[in-house]
Amino acid sequence: MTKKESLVYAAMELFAENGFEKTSTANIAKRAQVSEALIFKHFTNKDGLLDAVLKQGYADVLKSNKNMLESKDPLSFVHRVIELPYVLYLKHPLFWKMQAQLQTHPKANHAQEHFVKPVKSILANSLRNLGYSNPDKESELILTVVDSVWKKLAVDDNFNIGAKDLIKYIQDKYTIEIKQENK
Amino acid sequence: MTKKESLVYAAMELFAENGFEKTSTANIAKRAQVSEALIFKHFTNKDGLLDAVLKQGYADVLKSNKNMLESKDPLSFVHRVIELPYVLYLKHPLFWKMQAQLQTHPKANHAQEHFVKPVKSILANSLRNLGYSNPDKESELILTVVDSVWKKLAVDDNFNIGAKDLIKYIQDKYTIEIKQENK
Amino acid sequence: MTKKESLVYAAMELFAENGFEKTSTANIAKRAQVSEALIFKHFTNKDGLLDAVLKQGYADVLKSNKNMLESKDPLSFVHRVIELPYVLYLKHPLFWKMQAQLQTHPKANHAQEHFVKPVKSILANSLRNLGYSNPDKESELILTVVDSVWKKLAVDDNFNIGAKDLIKYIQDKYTIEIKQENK
Amino acid sequence: MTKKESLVYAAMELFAENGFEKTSTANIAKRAQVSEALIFKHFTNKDGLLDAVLKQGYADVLKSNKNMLESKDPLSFVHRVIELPYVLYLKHPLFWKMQAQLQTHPKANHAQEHFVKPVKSILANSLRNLGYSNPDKESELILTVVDSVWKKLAVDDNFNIGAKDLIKYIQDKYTIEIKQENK
DNA sequence: TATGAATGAGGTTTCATTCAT
DNA sequence: CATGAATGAAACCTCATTCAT
Repeated sequence: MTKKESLVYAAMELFAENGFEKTSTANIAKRAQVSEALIFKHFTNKDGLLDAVLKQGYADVLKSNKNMLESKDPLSFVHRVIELPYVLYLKHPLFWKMQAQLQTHPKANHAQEHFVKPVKSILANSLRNLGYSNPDKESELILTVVDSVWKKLAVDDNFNIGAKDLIKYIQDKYTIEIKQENK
Repeated sequence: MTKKESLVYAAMELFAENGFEKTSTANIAKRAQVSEALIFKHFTNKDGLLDAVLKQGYADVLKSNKNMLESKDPLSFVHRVIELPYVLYLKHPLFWKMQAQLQTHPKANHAQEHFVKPVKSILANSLRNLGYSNPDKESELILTVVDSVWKKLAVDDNFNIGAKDLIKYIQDKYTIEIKQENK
Repeated sequence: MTKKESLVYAAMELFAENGFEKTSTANIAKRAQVSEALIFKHFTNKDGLLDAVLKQGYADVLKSNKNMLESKDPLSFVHRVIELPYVLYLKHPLFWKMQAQLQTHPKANHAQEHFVKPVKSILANSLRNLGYSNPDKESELILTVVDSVWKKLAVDDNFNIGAKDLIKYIQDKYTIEIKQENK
Repeated sequence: MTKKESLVYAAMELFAENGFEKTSTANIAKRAQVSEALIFKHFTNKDGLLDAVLKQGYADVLKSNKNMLESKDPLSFVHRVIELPYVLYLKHPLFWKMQAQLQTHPKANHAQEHFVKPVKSILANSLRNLGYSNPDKESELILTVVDSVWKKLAVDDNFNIGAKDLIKYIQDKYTIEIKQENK
């Protein structure tokens, strides 16, 4: 790992633990075992480092989750969407913890842009095919749940314990509901 | 309004706008039109001010929402819970924006404690009475949605537009679902 | 002397000795026997301190040199102008040394504005009355000399030795020249 | 142009624009389109680069102005001296702008040494031959004007406009004065 | 109660310089 | 000869907090 990468991952860890504001560049450099000045050589300023951390984080997440939403039938697509936050979180907990910390930072709230928005219309279509009379609202409801789940996972370690069961419960609920819609 | 109160509400505004870390005591004093030193006379330190702000916020919220969850039948209790975040947010948006900002601050995440936890078992009981086979999980699901809704309201102004409709949609969904459970 | 004033004069000394860029705020605070942070409380930033130093300097100079250019006849006005840099420098050497150091700083080159420009047209008029055929150019020449003299005084200690004689020589030269013009 | 030369001229430009202290080695390297490290290979340190810049500058100036003060009769020598700063400045404005910026830098103030001092005694002699009763002081006066002119040219673009006329005026003044001295 | 003056500790950033390649 | 990577020291500035009045 190059020193530049060390800095990115050290920053990701610390931003995840303590948030952006409470993490000093001195601390990041220390954790990366690198001089503080190197941060500014590579990333211009602290915000530039944040950009790099976010970019790296998204790249990592996307790399390991290509095609994860592909599925033949609409029902299994709905299932995929419901388990999405759980699956993503387990693979890159650090990145999502950081995202939760950065929730209000102007630069950071692109999780919505990257993961939620693109899914919204596809999900609505699937739900329409599955017979839902108000697929847009139903889609919005599901995504609200999804959005809540990864944030709770990131913030509350207790939530993790029952999270898998909850996901399963929601998936099953939709399986049943959909059967009834189609009757 | 006393100077002490001015400080509390000035702090609430600024914490809501910019978060705790990015708000300086100098700024709070300026907005309250009061000397910076007064913060420390009244609240010992910045954290003490935060305590006071939270206390005041909860007091305000509770004062205007007494008995808001009381209801005769289980179904209308479920409806009350679902609309809870919307109703609370509209009355005290500043406080909930601040809560969203403070999400990771150790002192602040008592919204759960104060509003969600006490509801959980009652909600589960209501759902049991309404014929749900897994009332605990269903309760958890509803509260997950509820938790997401107020945070989205606080953070995303676009969400506010359709929020009322979404709430209505969810309430209706449970009305129908419950009828079917009881058939 | 208040701490604020201490800072202004400490800064004036150090700017005079080493220039603006080579003087650190830490150093100024040390010389003023005051905390570095106080600079920023009182003057916002280093440039603000420079503003204050210049303002103070001009105030001091003007205070002790009111009406110094008043004179009944044109010839003695010319004499006053010629000796102006010498007289001013002797009273506030520090300020003029600082001005010499700041020559290229955008904020600082107001010596021209404050002392030279206002004199130019009056001097030209006096010279016209004294029979000069090209009073504007002659005025410009005299002011060029004047401008050079204070800068040399400020920068070169050797120049100080003969400066008084040089001033006298120039004054006498104009006395003679003017007699001839008027013949 | 070799990379070394690129560095020298890039530095001269930037020192002229912003002064020595406000010019960073990083900036110089960028303008020269060369690596920063090369500065230290070639010139040991930033001061070494300044030395090289000065040396180069003087060499350039001297090269294009050999024998410029040679003249058969004393009067035209006086004329040459008076126009010296104007002539020199027009050929190498960058170098003289830099000299003005460096006025207080210990290394830089050798313009006096190189150009003014050697002229002083010759000028005094010429003036003696021309009948001046106090040739040393008159020489000093002329050199004071000369010293002022190049600095004003370097610092104030407005001065440039009328500079040529002013020079002419001064030359003519001495022509007339000298005639009268010799009557 | 209320304030203006003051500060120590720490934050981000800049800079000249070194070194391995 | 030339560079990219790296750094220690120091620069300017911010901040929560203290204290005398």
